[in-house]
Amino acid sequence: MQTALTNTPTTNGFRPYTEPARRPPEAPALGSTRSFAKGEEIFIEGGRAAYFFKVVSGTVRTSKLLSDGRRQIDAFHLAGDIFGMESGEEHRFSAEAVDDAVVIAFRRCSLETLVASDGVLARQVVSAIMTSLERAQNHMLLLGRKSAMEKIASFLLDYSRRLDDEGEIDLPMSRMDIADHLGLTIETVSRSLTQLERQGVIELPAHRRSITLRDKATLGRLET
Amino acid sequence: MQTALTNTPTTNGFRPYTEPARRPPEAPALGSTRSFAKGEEIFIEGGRAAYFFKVVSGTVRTSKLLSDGRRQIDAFHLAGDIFGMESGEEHRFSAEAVDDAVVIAFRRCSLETLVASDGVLARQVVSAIMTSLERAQNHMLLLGRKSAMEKIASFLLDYSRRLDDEGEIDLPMSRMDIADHLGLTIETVSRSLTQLERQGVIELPAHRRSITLRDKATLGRLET
DNA sequence: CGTGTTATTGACTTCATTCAAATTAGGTGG
DNA sequence: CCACCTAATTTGAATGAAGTCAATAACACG
Repeated sequence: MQTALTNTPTTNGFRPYTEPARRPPEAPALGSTRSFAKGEEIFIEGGRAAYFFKVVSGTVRTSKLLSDGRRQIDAFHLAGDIFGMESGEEHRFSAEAVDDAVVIAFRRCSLETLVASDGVLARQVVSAIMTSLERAQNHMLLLGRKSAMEKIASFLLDYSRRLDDEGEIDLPMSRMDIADHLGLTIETVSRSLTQLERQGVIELPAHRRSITLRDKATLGRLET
Repeated sequence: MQTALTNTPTTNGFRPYTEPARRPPEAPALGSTRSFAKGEEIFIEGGRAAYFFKVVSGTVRTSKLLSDGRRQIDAFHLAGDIFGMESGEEHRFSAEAVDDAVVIAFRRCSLETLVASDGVLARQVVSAIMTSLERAQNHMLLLGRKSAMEKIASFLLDYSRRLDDEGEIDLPMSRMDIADHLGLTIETVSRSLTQLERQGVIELPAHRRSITLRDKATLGRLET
């Protein structure tokens, strides 16, 4: 298994970039690794945003709740993804481990400081924010304008693309998680998947946590 | 499909940003002001992202389309808002003037360059991206989990908050725009507004483009 | 005033939800 | 390994919220 710093070679970027060959020995803001068990809470909506995070392994969900318990999962974060950045002092989401997950926690600092710092991580973080924004914008189109089947097809293809697999997706999240991500109910998620299976577009092996995409072309047609 | 470059803004060449000899690096993109008539296109989805924009006056909508014409308006941009930032070379949205609008166009540069430039605009832009992200995240909760009436109530309160008015909102956009922003149909938008009026929560003056919020407390209760 | 556009209202339909029940998966301890 | 238990998922039937289709009504402006 690879470590999160695979593509973050030497410095963390919180100070002006100096000398790549020399690793700062004290490293005050270098992130610390933390592990979370399946279902465990990483931070909570409204809590103080002392850190932001980068996924090393496993899957993390970030979500918002309405007062009556309705939930919207804005994103699933996979290895390499950065989540939990805030412009204010508070987290505007909750984050939980979907399966056993390992993350690196970085001490949060203001956007101002970050942009000024001009380091590797600074650029990574700005780029991560932009990626989050792009995903969010695509997801708004999905949530606002796609049918249940289109949502499921989009989700499967998108997830497959992110995992860069060969059509064999391991889905660590429950139907409830998928439903709360796509703005559906678990029953509708289940029915849509069953229907895709009957049509031979996907395969649902015995243990329901993995899915094989048999016919991506048809899925692509269903996506819109 | 549409050809991307048909209506790109009119000034000359599109080469990637290279420092013109005379322009100091601190102010790489002092923008040029442009006016757009109601309904006019500012840029188009898939078009080359040569500029990003800041609203001076009026209202701009940014939207994405599905192949069959379904549309999602991700945001309305008011005076002071920045829109049209992209991490890639292409616009992933269309932008049009909702009413007569004046914007400043800034020559686009890469996020890398921007962060490195460490200027006032850089910080403004990063902050604007973060604001867009936060709005998008709230909007996902609305689109995925709120009822029609809750969507309308949220929209009215949010818009009122952004305009910082005293409950007298001027809505420059059509019912179609509102519907495409909230993931509804024009009929449902109309019915919801009528119902709120019957309940005495809002007032719809004769010319349907302004709304008076009579009872924000009740609206707040309807919001979730 | 007409005329085209936008908004409202009504009747009906539909897709997704809700409620309910059956089935399956996964863990625990014998 | 198996029996048992609980939680997750699937399936079925009925309902409902929002959509569609269609017909006014109200503006906007030459």
